[in-house]
Amino acid sequence: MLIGEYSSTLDVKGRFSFPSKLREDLGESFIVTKGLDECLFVYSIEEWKRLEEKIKDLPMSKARAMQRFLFAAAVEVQADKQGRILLTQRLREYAHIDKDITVIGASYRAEIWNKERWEESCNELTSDSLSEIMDELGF
Amino acid sequence: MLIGEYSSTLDVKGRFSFPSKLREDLGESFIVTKGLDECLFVYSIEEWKRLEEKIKDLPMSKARAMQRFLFAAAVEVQADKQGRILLTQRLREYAHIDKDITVIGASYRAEIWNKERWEESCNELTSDSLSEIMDELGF
DNA sequence: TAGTAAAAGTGGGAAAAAGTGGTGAAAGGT
DNA sequence: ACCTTTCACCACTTTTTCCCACTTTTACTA
Repeated sequence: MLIGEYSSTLDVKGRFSFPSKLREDLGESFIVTKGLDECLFVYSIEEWKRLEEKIKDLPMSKARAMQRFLFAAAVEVQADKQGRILLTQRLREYAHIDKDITVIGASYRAEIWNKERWEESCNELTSDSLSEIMDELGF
Repeated sequence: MLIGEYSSTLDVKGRFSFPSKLREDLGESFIVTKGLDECLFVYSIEEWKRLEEKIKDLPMSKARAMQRFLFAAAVEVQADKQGRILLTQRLREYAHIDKDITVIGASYRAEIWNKERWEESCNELTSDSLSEIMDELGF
């Protein structure tokens, strides 16, 4: 289970240290691809395979678009001995990643965000909508 | 069943002793996350798993932001041999926790409060509104 | 009600883990 | 072959975690 919020910054070489708590769960190497809301999605290899299967079962018309979006952008990355990863320029651009980064756990996947964009997206959540959903969940 | 009200204070390292009565019920390690009214919610692992399942099943389109908020805010903590826990700076800021703390049991979860805020929030409860709710319950 | 033992709480230090900068080797292009 | 770019690893610093020893509180008994 991937949970938590972590900050990091790109170093001069474009690397950043990927949170060790998340690495524990994701494994030695993992898949990074374009996500919704201009962040990056990160999946463990096992979870990625599960996703592949699900997409296969979609009707062809929908599956095609999804396959192109997710698969074309996907990259397998492996952290170095110090726990850092290096993203392709394409992925960095997509997620507006230039300096400050927030990585979050989101249940079965992790997400990589431009820090400012993450904070904005958090602030958009009103406490009304929060308490509404929490009621629904019996939180 | 989590009940009772307990006080504690942060030490210089940002730790505080978590009430042993509550620890008995919550287990070895437990989940702390952002709650409503700017306090922190604490769940046992079992209780959290139950919530996790519910959150996962929320429709993706509506609840993406919510899922992110809830999972990103969650942290698994484990008390040290002395029964103390250490919260991330992020969680402490969210709950305005700087020195004096109140921890309360609230049935299936516990809550961590800034002491002053807890007391204020208690005083805000009028006996009118309480009796109204009790009527509703048929109490 | 005071004494005693056990449990809980507090402060601090030492070890381990994680994070950071930098250097050198390998690969790929010119 | 040489230069540039990419990548992996080493060494140092910082942060986090863990545990020991002491103090305080609580509970029980005489």
